[in-house]
Amino acid sequence: MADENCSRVETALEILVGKWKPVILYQLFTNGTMRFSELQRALPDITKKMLTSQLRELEYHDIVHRKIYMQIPPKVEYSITEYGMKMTPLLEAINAWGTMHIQHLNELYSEDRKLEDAETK
Amino acid sequence: MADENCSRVETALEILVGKWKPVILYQLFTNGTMRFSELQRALPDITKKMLTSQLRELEYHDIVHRKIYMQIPPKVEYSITEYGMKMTPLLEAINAWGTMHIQHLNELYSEDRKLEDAETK
DNA sequence: AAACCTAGTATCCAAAAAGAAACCTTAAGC
DNA sequence: GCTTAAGGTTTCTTTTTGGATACTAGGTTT
Repeated sequence: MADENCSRVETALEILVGKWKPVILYQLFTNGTMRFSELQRALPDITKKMLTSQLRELEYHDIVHRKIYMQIPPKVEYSITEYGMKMTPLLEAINAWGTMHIQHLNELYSEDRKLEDAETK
Repeated sequence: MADENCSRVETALEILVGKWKPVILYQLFTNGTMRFSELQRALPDITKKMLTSQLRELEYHDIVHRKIYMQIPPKVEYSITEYGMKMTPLLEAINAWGTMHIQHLNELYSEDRKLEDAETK
C-alpha cells in the first residue's frame, strides 16, 4: 500500500524523465506535427539514437503518434496523440510548480550571489 | 523562450527523480518526522549512501528539514518543510495522472495478456 | 577493555545511460 | 555509376549512477 502510490508517481515520472522527453514534448506540443529531421534541427544537441529511443518510448506510451509515409527518401511524422493531449494539465502543473520553485531557490540562495557581486567589484 | 518552459519542467522533475525520492517523500509525508534509521528500516533496499545523498538534495531544495541533536549516539530527524508541503497538490496531480495512465496502458496492451492466457491453457 | 550504537564517509567496482561515428536502405538526379 | 536524401541502426567509448563494503566518532553498556 505504501508503495502503490509511489509506483504511480514513478510511472508518471518515467514518461517525463530521460532528459530529452520534456523538450521533445514541448516541440511537438507547440509545433504540432513534425518530421524526424525537423525535430533534429530544433534540438541540435540530441543524437539520432537518443531522439529515436525517446520517441519510441513516447510512442509506446501512446503519447506520440508516428506516421510513416512509404516513400523514398523516407518521411516520418510525429505528433501528440489525442490521449497525449490529456497530459496538458499535468505539464502545466509541473511547469507552474517549477517556475515557483526556481523563484524560491533564488530567494533562498541569493545571499551567495550578493557576496559574489561584491567580490567582483 | 522555447527552452524556458522546458527548464522549469526539468527543474521540477529533478526534485522527483533519482529513483528513491518519491518513496522517501512518501514516507515523510505519511509518517511526519522520521529518524535516519527509521527511514532505513522503512526502505530496506536503499543504501545509506543513497539515502544520505537523496536527503541532502531534498534538503538543498528546502523540501526536507534536517534536525540534528547534538548527542551520542547521534540523532537526526527528517521532516517535510512548510515549503515542501506546497508540493502536495503537485504530487497528487502526478499520482492521479499515473493512476489513469497505468489503466490506459492496461487497456492498450491487454491483447498480449489474453494471448498469453490462452496459451497457458 | 571490548563491543555497541547512530549517522554518516570513503573507497572501489559494476551496471546503466548517453554520446560519437560509421553504416544501411532504396530511388531519384546528375 | 556515383552522390544525395531521410530515417534510422550498429558498434564502440565515455560518463553517470548505483551498490557493496569498510571505516569513523565518541559516549554507553557489558
